[in-house]
Amino acid sequence: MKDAKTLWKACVSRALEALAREKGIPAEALSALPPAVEVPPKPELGDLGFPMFPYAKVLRAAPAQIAQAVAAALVGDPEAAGLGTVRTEGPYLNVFLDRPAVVRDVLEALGRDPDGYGRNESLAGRKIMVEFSSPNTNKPLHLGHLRNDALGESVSRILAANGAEVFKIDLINDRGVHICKSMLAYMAYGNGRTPESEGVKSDHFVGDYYVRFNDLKKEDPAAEEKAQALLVKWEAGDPDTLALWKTMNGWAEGGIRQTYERTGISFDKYYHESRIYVTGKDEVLRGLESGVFFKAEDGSVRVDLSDIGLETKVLLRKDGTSIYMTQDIGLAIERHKDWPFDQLIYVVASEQQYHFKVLFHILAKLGYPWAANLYHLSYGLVNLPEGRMKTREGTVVDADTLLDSLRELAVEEIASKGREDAVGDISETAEKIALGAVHFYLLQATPSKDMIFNPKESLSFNGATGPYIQYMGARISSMLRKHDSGEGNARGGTVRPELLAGDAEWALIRRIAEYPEAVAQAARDFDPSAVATCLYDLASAFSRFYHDNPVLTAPDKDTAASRLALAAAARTVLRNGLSLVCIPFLETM
RNA sequence: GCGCCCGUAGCUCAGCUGGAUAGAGCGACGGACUUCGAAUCCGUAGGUCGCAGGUUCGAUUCCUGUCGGACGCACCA
Repeated sequence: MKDAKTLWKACVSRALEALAREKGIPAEALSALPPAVEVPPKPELGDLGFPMFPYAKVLRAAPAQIAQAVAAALVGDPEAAGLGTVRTEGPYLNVFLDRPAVVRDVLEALGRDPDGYGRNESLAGRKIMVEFSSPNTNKPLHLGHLRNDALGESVSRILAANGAEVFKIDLINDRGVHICKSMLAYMAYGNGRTPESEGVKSDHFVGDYYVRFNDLKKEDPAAEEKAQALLVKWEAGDPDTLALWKTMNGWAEGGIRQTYERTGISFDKYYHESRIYVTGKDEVLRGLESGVFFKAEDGSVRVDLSDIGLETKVLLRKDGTSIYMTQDIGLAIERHKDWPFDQLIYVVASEQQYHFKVLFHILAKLGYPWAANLYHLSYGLVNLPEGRMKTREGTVVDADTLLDSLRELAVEEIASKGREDAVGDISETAEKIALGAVHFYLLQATPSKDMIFNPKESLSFNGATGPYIQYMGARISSMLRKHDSGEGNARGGTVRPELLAGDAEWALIRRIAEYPEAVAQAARDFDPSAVATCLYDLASAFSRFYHDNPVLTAPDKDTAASRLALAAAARTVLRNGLSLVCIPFLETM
């Protein structure tokens, strides 16, 4: 389709130039106006459309007249004649592609390299590091993390599908007052209990104590100060404090990693804040020497940000300790040494835009050439219909709990359809459906925008959902299984593209043909929704197609074989695409 | 106050670099299973694209202003 698009563009361009020459107008006048290709609003208007408005002034003619003249020229163009037919629609020049030819090309491309369909090499040789998730170790993952994780993992896979070499990293925030609060509450109420003794997932166990810190505050007004004091003890290396910290962090991180495994995300390297929080200090001191930073009257080291319209920013406290920004400066430099990336993408919520703006600017000021290739993939908050999730009010949607309830619903769904025997491992299948539901829900939206998560609605598996797409994949798989076991009429038939030229088939073929472009666009915009939307449209087109076109039961062998080939092609694209948006493909459900 | 993002059908969201009567899903209403699994399909109703200007042959899309909302503007992460 892409090829047809560019070919037609060239044909139209030639015809326009010829028209200009005829009128004695220099062809150069058109060079600033390359033909714009678009998709007509209705399929019966054609497959490609070229608006002729822009040429009215230069060619001194009405757009509709130009369209007619160009159409006439194209009829006589032998190259264009082989690509389809043209028709004018007022000021538009519309193209009807040669359907069998496109069908043949698409099926051939898929047959040649099924797994590679949709991949490209545009980012070949490029090393891209992606940081995402970056959890705190005082509580389990919640819905917001799921959006972050899904985005990070999906973008990583999409970039890899465009040829990039991707390195995924996770920064575990295992240090700070937040973890000290959990520790303090545990010291007060723990009594030696463990996740094992209580039968609670270990990160939830730690999170429960973080919540209980609120109780502690009521009992002990000095609780906040005690948490600060505990942090000081931690930094001083107090053995008892370190031991408890280690134990509780182990629980928290262990539980969090279980959730990663469950949701299918992974990392090439974990960084721990506790081990690197002092880095960056040397870098800042060096910047002070070279005059990039300055020492304020109170003794703190600061950076002047007036060149980007901001105030000054402290980088080292007057006591010489480092802050968040200092760490991130050091960390970026260290990471580039660890794995010399061409680009580093930080998947972090939009709340931190200021932070990254400043960080990138500082690194540029320090003279790191790669600073220009740092990118903050900023995503919006996930809110509830009632508003923002609040830990204090207990409205936070916990990731594990959400997945559990979705899985439970999927189990019920399987039972209500009497498919327990057909799906094999019910629990495993239900878990994959739950994942499909969550990931599609989170990735179909534009990353930068805040989104509302309606628990009730999101529990539906109907309509534009992950399970809908999975279902179409399962239905096609079912057909292919039947065919393999000898059922149906496709055996011995020949695949003939001209038998797939109907409107329903054509709509499906177009979606299949568009998929590679969606993968490319998703990489350009760091936006998986391009892929998610394409897959939904594809599944939907397949659903319409097979609803009124019998595949295996088509009376004629060749028709059955041809339709089956189309279905198999659709399945391949679904399989490839779903993996890019972290949705498990299901053979049966 | 300043910065940044967002305001499209009752709800949740699409709408690619400005282009042909603004699209989906959910919800509502009405249809389709002795036919490859109905987690499906088809139809109906529903929008002055927050508002006002501007640029353009043409603006949901670009610019300005304005109203409304979210998030930032720490020697917290």
